[in-house]
Amino acid sequence: MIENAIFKALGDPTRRAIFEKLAGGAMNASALREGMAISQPAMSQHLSVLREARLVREERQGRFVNYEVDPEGLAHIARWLRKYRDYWPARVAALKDVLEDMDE
Amino acid sequence: MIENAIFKALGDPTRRAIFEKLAGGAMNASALREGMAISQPAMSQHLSVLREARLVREERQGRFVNYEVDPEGLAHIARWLRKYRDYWPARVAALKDVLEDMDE
DNA sequence: CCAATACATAAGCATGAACTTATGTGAATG
DNA sequence: CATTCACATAAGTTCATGCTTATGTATTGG
Repeated sequence: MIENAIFKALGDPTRRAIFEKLAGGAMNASALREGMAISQPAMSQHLSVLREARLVREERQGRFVNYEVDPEGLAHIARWLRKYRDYWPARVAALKDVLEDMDE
Repeated sequence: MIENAIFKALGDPTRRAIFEKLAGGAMNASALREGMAISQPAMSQHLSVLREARLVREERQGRFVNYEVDPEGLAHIARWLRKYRDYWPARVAALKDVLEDMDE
């Protein structure tokens, strides 16, 4: 049940901050730490949680590990959200039709 | 930071099941328990968490309390998701334009 | 009113999650 | 090829979370 991993991962404000930072552009773990008052192991653990939720993916580049947003996690949230489109407020109702076209 | 409450609330599978059940139609806490192997206090506590996340809202009706999906929580998720639309997979890309029309 | 019903709250306990310090691993650099 | 650098993993601690049993509160029917 990937939704569990996804929502749990996003339930932590530090991890959401990390994710948001990565959404601004891929970077390695050290760069992510800059200005974030977080220890190196803590960052590594957070990235591990985000990776298992498929919100983030890694790519080793020499002795750096580059992290970037993984669309898979976001797609899962979109699919979960779609299930409850009947309850979306009117302002967002226009989304309905488009969401219905989403295959898979 | 309501996102914290929302994602934490959805990080529990029992609460997602409760939410899904309510999405099928409003009902009271006793009706929600049916077929769910969950104690009455546990249900009450879960509903409290969902309510504080604005995923669910209540309305007292006599000695029953009717629960229903609160669109506010879902709207928050949609707004959060919109921030990362650049990373959505191509299949969902059509959503972009519509989401951009979402005011607020 | 008084008992029963529907639900909320309190308190305690067991597990999990997020941090810490310490150490391991894999790659480049001198 | 040994040291340094970037990161991961291990182990321990503290606090949060989800459950339990027990009790409180609001509403209604007899």
